[in-house]
Amino acid sequence: MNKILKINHRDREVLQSTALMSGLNPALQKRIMDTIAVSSHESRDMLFREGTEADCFYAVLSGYVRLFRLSKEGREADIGIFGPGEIFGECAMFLGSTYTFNAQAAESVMLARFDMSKMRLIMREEPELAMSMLNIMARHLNDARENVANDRLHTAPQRVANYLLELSRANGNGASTFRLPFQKSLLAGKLGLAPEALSRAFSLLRNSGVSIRGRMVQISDAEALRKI
Amino acid sequence: MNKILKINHRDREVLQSTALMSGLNPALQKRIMDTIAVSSHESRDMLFREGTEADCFYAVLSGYVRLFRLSKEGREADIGIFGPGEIFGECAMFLGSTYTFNAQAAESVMLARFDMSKMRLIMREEPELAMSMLNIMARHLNDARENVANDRLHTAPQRVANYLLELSRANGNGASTFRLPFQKSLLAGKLGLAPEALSRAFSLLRNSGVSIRGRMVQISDAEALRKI
DNA sequence: CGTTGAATTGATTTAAGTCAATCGACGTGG
DNA sequence: CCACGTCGATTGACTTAAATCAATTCAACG
Repeated sequence: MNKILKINHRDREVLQSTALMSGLNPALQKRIMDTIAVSSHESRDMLFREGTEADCFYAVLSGYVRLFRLSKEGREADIGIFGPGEIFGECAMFLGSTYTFNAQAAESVMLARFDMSKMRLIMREEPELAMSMLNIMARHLNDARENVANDRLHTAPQRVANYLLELSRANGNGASTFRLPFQKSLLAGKLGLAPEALSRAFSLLRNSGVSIRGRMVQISDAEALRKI
Repeated sequence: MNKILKINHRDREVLQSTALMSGLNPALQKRIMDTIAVSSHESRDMLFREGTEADCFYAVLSGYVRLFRLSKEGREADIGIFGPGEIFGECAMFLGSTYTFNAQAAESVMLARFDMSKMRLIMREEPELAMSMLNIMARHLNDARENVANDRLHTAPQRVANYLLELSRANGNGASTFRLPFQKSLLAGKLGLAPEALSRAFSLLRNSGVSIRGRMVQISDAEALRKI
């Protein structure tokens, strides 16, 4: 429920690993660190809403955050999921300071909050910081476009297979057994699927050597997955 | 066919209207102008391919360019359409200098080419330029995310209706009659539809006061369109 | 005037959403 | 310790949106 907290050692580590901070010189890192507020939120708390004024952006310290758009009829579409070490909400800083999507805690989360006006000031003096922001936005842009392409080119089972392969690559260079980082319903949203469709995709992938128990995934034949 | 041309007065005007140049001071504008090469390309010419090394990005001076992803089976998905005054290919500059999508001339086009390494140098000295790049990428990011949301929340007729309303707003504050800026098949791709689906959507929208003859569109009841 | 590529229309297939029922895990309280 | 209730996941039956395939029609341009 939006408790304001002091920044601890573990948080510092996560923060320094972000694309925002990791490239910066120590003095600049410190300067930015001093502007940060840390807060914790419960699952389903709204972090910001589309159309409202944006005065800060965030880094995720722990948990997962969901960025989504609401349709007039009340249906929701996820645009991105952000986990530990990731930045979100930054792009409103360059779009007239209005959020264009909703952000919600998908589980209990800890966040670091960056004040946009302070960041703007620092950015004017420190080209390094602008570079970091450019890097973050380029990644986000690429992710979003990959998403469009994925939606338009691949079926549900293909999208799921791709995601599993990505995960297995991320988890130690092609680990054949790993854990889904979050709930299946959230994953469904991320992949643009109804939860039922994700479920069916999983059960279809069983025929290609994927076994799933709860959140644990085991891949016995990565090659088979690749050519779903 | 990639003719190299001298930059003329008309091109200069378009260039200065881009989000890249318009915010910059005249001296900086001039400095950048001096690095630019202008080229012309025929319809269907490939401008760059995904996976290849990126050494420059572009501004469109005239015509339209299509950014797309190719699937293994050879199907294509459009990720964005860029017209006069728009920038594309810039994001590869911050992603390891590799293009992640394909770009193709959708008709005959004139382009201004920006050398990435030169731009990087200038950017280091001129925070204004970094700001421009941040603005461009923020818009592109937002566009891409809007795209995802649109695809996931709206049916074909809704997407087409939205697009027409957008166009009518862009063309002189809600003009009820205007011209589609490019071919219908290209529009279909932009909206993530097969050309047949676009055609059907158009004919369905006739019932809501939209009349289409060739590329000319007339909207008689914008309100009806909004609540398709 | 004829040729070429784009757009439309119709028939069919397919992927995925929706609705509904059930199952399972987990945590709470009796 | 067990019964219950909640929430997420699964499964099945059905509906729907849109892709695909095929056949014309239409428009632009040489």
